[in-house]
Amino acid sequence: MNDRRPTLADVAHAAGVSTSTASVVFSGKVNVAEATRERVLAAASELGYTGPDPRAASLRLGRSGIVAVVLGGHLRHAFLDPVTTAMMDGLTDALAEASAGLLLLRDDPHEAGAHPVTEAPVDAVVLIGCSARTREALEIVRGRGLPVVVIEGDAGEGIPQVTLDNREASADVARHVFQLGHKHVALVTLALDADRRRGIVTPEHIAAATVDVTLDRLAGAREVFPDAPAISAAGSLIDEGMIAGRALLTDSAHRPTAVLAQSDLLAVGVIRAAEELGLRVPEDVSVAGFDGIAVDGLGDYRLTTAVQPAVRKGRAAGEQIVRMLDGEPGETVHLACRFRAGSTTAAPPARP
Amino acid sequence: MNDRRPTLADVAHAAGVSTSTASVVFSGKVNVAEATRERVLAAASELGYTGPDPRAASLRLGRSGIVAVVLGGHLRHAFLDPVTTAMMDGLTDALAEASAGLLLLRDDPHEAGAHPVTEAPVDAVVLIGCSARTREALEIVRGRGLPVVVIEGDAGEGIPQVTLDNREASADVARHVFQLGHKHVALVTLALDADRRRGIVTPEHIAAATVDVTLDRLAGAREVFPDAPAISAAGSLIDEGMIAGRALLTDSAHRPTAVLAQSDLLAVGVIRAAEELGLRVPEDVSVAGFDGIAVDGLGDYRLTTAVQPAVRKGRAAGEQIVRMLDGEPGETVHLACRFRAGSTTAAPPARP
DNA sequence: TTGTACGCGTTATCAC
DNA sequence: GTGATAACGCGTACAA
Repeated sequence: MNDRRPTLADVAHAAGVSTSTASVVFSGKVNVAEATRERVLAAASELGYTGPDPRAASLRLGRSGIVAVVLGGHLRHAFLDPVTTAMMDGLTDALAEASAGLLLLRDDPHEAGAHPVTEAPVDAVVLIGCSARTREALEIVRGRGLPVVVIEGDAGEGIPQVTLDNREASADVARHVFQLGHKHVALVTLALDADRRRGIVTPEHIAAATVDVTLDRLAGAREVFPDAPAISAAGSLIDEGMIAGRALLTDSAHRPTAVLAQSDLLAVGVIRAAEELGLRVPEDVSVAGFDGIAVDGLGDYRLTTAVQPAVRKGRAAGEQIVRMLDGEPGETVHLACRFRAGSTTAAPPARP
Repeated sequence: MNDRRPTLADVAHAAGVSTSTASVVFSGKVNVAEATRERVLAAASELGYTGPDPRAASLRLGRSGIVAVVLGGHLRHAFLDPVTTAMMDGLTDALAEASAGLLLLRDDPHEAGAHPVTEAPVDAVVLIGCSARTREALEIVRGRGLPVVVIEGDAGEGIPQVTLDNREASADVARHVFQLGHKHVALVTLALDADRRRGIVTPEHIAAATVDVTLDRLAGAREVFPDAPAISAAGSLIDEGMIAGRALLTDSAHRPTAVLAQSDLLAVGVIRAAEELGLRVPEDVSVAGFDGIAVDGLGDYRLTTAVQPAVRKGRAAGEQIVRMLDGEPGETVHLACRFRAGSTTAAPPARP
């Protein structure tokens, strides 16, 4: 008894038909006489043949039914971010229509060797964010001639992207706070680069930064508050927001009257830090976020924020991928955030 | 100019070498004269050849470098669950050593057509949970002869599994509450089946239930409190816990003195519901959870719970996959939870 | 060190 | 409705 798995040819042989006929029985694309069909199926189950080998099929067909998603950094990081998961959700929805699976690839800047996207049998690629390493992935993918969509990253020259009006939306939030009368405002930014270091953001840091989202939101806020100090967090986490919040709010002499955080999770952390220090939000300090996600544990607050269409972002990317797989050209999609005033911002406290 | 992508043969031809030589240049498995090497590489970049086609390579090599993870239900659901994300994290860590990518497949019970795992070019499969549909996936995977590991599901006959002592751990929690003096206890369960319906759990529901985790934790609690009423939630969410909590705690005449929830998120929801009703935790009502995750927004509470090794669960599964890909037999791994007493349980209030 | 020849398992095309 | 044939693009004994 042979130990290797049965192939279509084995089945065809056992059923006394040609391999092409057997193939057609499984693909169902051409009519087959009912009798032959059953003979083939019987032979298949006899031999334990469970259908065409996807590897061979994908070589023959030129497609594997798999779309890669390249995420920066550790997957844990990515999945802890509600915006990312919402986006993935929209993406899978859109791709489900092409019945494509989603291959998760991490984009570790500290990893040696070939980029994983080089060796993955995928039909298309979605790049999220755009670190230097992501740009490298983009080159590889383009070289392979695969359809690609970049979500929130500067891809350049004719590559379909899904963009968000980060700068404008961030400016909207800042303007709201400005109109409430705040002069003394501090910013909490997302990571500036793949190293994700915490600390005060200097012009040098900005020059060396690689994360466009962070830079755009920062630029938007500084349209309104050009001199606002900024402190960067290591990631979009409540804990990171608390660390930044403590750093900003502890010293009562230099305490800002408002803090603009680049994500809702960071904003919640800042609020926690404020509460910890006995400050009331928004009476003593106003806090605004970005994203418009539903944050667990926010209590009665309703965050002032820019609501971004996270699910639609993923869905839009998926739709472009599907289009390109159908041979049509991909298009860049611009999505807009919507400002939402909440209960965490108010006029600054009267100072003596 | 030909429009189709260049192949290894084209490169070899342009470089004036045989395809095997060219192949070896890219795989690097055999020594090649430096001069030839450079000629081949030059020809490759000339033609825009970016390396072997992964589809062809995977057919030839018999492996694709992809491991499938089959998740029940919607991905959004899965990634909202901190236990799942932690597990995925451990899984990716373990699989990174085999430099395998992770293919996300959803296991939609309401979806028609062939199970996605039938057509995916993967080397191994990880099944999470075990609905009826998952069992179907298991059959397919076994038929294809792929290595498979089942996480927290009843796989039966010689299939490597990663299991948790759900029943014992649940009983531990219940025992703790029992020893505090509680007699009147209610349970909040996870979903019983793929339909995820909310409501009072009847013996009929239990008989028709398909989610082993839910049943095991339920059974554990009822070892200690055989008559405890149970109410099922539609998922492991704070909101679901609130809904269940309101249902259990609103009627002061039949209010339990303790609520055992099958997940920490549910427990937090129950606590929220209690606070909403003006009840103090643990003075008026004790609440315990399951999982031992860090819940955002829990405030000063420290949840009484069973801490499960979520990351290790994923890591263990990944390690077994790696073993099996190396040709060794996979083994079942049993993991244990650790009881953790917190500040959300105390002796029941004295009743008049 | 390099080249020849074959097979991996399938499917599309065309005849019959 | 069915069958012969030719790719799909690559890796690897084996021979030179």
